[in-house]
Amino acid sequence: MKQHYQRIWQTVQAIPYGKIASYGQIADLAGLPGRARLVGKALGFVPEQMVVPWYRVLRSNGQIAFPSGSAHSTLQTGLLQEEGVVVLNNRVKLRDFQWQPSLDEMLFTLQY
DNA sequence: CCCCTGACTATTC
DNA sequence: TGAATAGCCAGGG
Repeated sequence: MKQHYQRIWQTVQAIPYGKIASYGQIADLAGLPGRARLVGKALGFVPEQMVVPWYRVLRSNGQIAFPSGSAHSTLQTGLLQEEGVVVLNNRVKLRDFQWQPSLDEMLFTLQY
C-alpha cells in the first residue's frame, strides 16, 4: 500500500510540463491497473518536501476532479494555465494536452 | 464480515 | 455534451 503510493508519486513526476494524464493512466503506468481511485488518494498524501505535479492529473474525460468553482479547482486551473494548458469549464481538451508517454518514458516508470 | 466513502471509469441513452 | 448507472478497490468503522 504505502509502496504503491511511492510508485504513484514517482509516475506523476514523469508527466512532462504542459501535459496532463488521467488517474487511470497513472495507475496503469504505475503497475496498478484498475486502481484509479488509489491514485487520487495517493495525491492527497504527498509528503511536504516532495515536489509532485498533482495538478497535471485529471479525470479520464479531461475534467478536473474537484467541483467547478471550489478552491481546489481554481488553484489547479491556475497552475495548469501557467503551463499553457487551456482549461475551459473545469475541463481540458485531452486531444491537445494528454501525455502520450514514449517507450523509454514508460520504461523509466518501471524503475523501483 | 458487512457497510460506507471516495481527487475514478466505461457504457448507454 | 450531460446525466444516470454499474463496476471498481483500498481504507476505516
